Amino acid sequence: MGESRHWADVVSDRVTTVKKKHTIATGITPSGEIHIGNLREVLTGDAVYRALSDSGAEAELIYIADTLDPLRRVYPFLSEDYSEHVGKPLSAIPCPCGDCANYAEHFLEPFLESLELLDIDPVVYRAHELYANGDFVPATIAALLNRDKIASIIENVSHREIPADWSPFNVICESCGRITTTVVSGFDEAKKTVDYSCECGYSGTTPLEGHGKLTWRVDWAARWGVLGVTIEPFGKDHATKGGSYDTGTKISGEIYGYAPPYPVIYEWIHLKGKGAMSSSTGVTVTITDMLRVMPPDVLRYLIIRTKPGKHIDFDPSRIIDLIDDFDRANNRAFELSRTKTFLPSDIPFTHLVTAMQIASDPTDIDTLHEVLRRSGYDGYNEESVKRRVENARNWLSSYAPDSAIFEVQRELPTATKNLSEEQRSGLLRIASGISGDLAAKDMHDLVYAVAEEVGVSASKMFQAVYTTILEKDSGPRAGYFMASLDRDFLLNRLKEAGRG
RNA sequence: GGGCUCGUAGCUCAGUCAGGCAGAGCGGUGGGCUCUUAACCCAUUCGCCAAGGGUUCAAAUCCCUUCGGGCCCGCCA
Repeated sequence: MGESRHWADVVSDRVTTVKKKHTIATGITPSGEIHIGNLREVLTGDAVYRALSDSGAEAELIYIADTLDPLRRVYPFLSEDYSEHVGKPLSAIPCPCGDCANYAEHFLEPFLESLELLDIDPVVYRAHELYANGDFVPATIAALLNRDKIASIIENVSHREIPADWSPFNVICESCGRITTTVVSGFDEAKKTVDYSCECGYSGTTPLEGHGKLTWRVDWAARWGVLGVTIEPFGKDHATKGGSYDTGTKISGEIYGYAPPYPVIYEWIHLKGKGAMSSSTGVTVTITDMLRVMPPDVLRYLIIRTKPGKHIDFDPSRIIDLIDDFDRANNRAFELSRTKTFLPSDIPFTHLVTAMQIASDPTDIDTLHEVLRRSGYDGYNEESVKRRVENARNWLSSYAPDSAIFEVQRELPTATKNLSEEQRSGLLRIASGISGDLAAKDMHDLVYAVAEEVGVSASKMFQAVYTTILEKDSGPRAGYFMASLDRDFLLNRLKEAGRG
């Protein structure tokens, strides 16, 4: 058995045996908020990109925003006004917030910002710009000339029926602005124009350039040749037999004389207990949400550590474990996950989550420092802690399970009324046993010792401590926990509860 | 109906392409002063590799069949 290699390196090995220069293409339709399921596409590409670069190959990562795709319907997050825009290209629809250049940009901008944080730096293309520049004109003419051949490829490979008036080119109606309601009736190769009519009643002749796009299956194949794509990650929906990769392969080979890119097929990300993420079902966790609760490196790690072919079951309540896992990791996935801004953490995230909740004033970093100092952490990286405190706070307020949440009670919890005589006297003994510089571990041992002295089980004694301070039956490891509390507060509270 | 993918320790998964002694992390367990109670350190347990068959000197790995999970084939990644 050889060393286990990371999947991205395996892909890199494979493709570099053929050639050393590669363009990895990724792309997403910005029709709604871009979630971490979408992110897998780009991150998969980025992992391959880094693997290639590390191997000394020449690699380029590109990202194409499908801005010419039509708005399919009025999504739940849109106002009813958008019904008039259904069928128009995303780049030609007003922005929902009114501040962005158009609808597509509204979702694209935050996504591109996230990419920067994630240290992913692709060459970004927007489909409507590529088409407006005329980059796709030759490919469009070739497609129109080979209309029948393409139609039969699609029919044979995908077994779907192609309507008699089908055209590989979708025109944007100059009157109503829709791309889904037009029918091409002819074209002029020399003038580079098409004739069309629209359901809205309009008909006319328009230049190819900037007035439409190739249909998806043809567009994809054309894109490979136009942009020189050699590697492309795509979702399993396109990978199915007779799907768009199959037709694309045939179209690219027979019409454009270009070999299809090496495919990297990836699976969906599921949200624990809720199924696959999808903007249309509303089951989503956005990239922005994730970057609030974890460092970008960890978000990369979540996706990169798993082979593309396996679905990822993502459970936000266990992000705490994910982060600890990342901090302990020392493998290739970890290497591929680090960003420029990576900072190692000197304090386990789990402990930070505990310490934060102990700190009397979570908004004041000094109180946290005091807690950390009392629990034996000194000389850590300030910046790293600062960032993670932010993550921990957000995680606690959005995703943390109840078992991870506690609050040091300002007043004596009423539940202490139910403590037994033995528990009470135990609490008093603990209070008097705590003196001077008693170490955390000794405080912990003290609980056991006292339990024995007063004749209750250790379990009962611990519960008494937690009830007294947290009004819960369990909590962070008791001695260490008590040691990190303000000493006067602790002693007063123990005595108070002990006296009953 | 067609196709894909996964099934390996309690959990999350490497390892399967290129057959060569079954692995890691977490958890659990034990210890770290007489000690079940979320943070530290040390040690350690754990497997009919989903099932059956085949090929082979040799199979988690290749081939066939079965079972089970998750999907894709309506331009959702």
